[in-house]
Amino acid sequence: MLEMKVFRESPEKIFEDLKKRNLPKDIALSVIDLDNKWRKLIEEGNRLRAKRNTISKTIGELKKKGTDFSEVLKKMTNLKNDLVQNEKDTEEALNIRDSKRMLVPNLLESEVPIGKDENGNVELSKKGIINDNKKWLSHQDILEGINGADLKRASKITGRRFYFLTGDLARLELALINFAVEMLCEKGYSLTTPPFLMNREAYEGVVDLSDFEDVMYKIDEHDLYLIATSEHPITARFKNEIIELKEGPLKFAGISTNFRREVGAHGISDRGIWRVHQFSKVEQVILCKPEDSKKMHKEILDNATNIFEKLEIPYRVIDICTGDIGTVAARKFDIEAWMPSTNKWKEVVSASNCKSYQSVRLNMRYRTSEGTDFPHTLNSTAVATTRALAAILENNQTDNGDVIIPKVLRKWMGNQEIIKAK
RNA sequence: GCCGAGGUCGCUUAGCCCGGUAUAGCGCCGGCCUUGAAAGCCGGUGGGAAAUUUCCCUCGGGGGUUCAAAUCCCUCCCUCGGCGCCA
Repeated sequence: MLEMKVFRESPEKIFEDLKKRNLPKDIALSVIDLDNKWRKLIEEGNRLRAKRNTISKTIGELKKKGTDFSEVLKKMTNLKNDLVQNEKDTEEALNIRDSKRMLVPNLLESEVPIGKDENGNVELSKKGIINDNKKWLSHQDILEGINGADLKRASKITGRRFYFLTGDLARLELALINFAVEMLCEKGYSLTTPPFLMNREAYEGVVDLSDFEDVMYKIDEHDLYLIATSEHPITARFKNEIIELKEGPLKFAGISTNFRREVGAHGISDRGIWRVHQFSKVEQVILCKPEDSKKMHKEILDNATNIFEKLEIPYRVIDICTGDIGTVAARKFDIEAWMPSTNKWKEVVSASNCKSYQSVRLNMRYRTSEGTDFPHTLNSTAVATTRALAAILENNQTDNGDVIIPKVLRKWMGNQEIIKAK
């Protein structure tokens, strides 16, 4: 959510942005309107409380002297009724203001390409050799061939879009995690295993409200949600705190299993393990001063591209446009891996700079020489295992359906070089 | 899960029994002093609204009693110790 400062001091910035996103400016206008209403009520309430406090003090003094104070006490009755009403109105006004405020999306970086939908996204770079003169098997066919996953029985005991990873492929998943973790730890990221469940209040600080309907699984009797990414608990970790950034940005490598409902997601290319309800992921999370966030955004994107380069998977970097970027990010880059069976680039990484949008909602600040300010939060996939595995299976397949293990992963596979088809 | 002790400003802490402006130290910021620094001394160090000086809120969260609640009562959350259960 945006700071009230922006609504009060430079609302034109918000209007311009909403225009870029093709959204009406009514929501922002209603926030400004409700804010004025709230401020009037606060002022009124303060006046009433000031009066109450003086009367109360007088009573204390009269009582001490032993003088009768029943006259003064009478004044209090009406005052208290007014105050109760005022407090109710004030709370309601603030709630409505902030529920509207949460609907106003983040301010975009000026470089974000203008576009209606994902067709407006811009390719920034491309790496790797693409060979389309051979017959490529799909990752789901290879999975079957190498006995890498058991989707059928997973659906029997849990449901659609769940899986058992088995044998060498399960081991390859751990290798991917180890590879990404080692790389990030060497760069000073602090490895963090978060809770996999979060309560509603904390969760509201880090996601778009519609995610509660479409993305998160809820544990009903406990006010808990299964996390959709370790970014959520790691960012929310410092809710209502003043963090110390004097020694530079806080860098975390989060590792977790992630749970997603994927409501409304369909498509033939989503078969296999591409789009699933549960997957492991190593995530990068940064908390930094505003002046550092652009540099850090580049760093986490570079880390992610570095991983795919070392895995020798062809990829390209996409600059997400205004129509596709969503509510929270101010700038977002995706990395798409080449999937030869379908001749398509498909998303494997998303790297976002959320600026202060999350920290405002979380009431997380850092100390400056003048006081406190809201830090910027950034997040990026390092490696989401199921998608990276699918990309490896397709790109590293041999003519008879074996899979060559990427060189950088072999040390975690007992130096095994290949996964043989059965 | 049960019993006991706790939760006070960035950190530590007094105040709670017995209701009436939240105490002190550390840290941090600024100033004096200094060639520079440390020490020392002085001032400032939670949030909001209004504008130069004031008002309001803030003692884990919520509710109640009261003219008045950090303080009394209820309730929930969390931490520590003990017991129980347990990978």
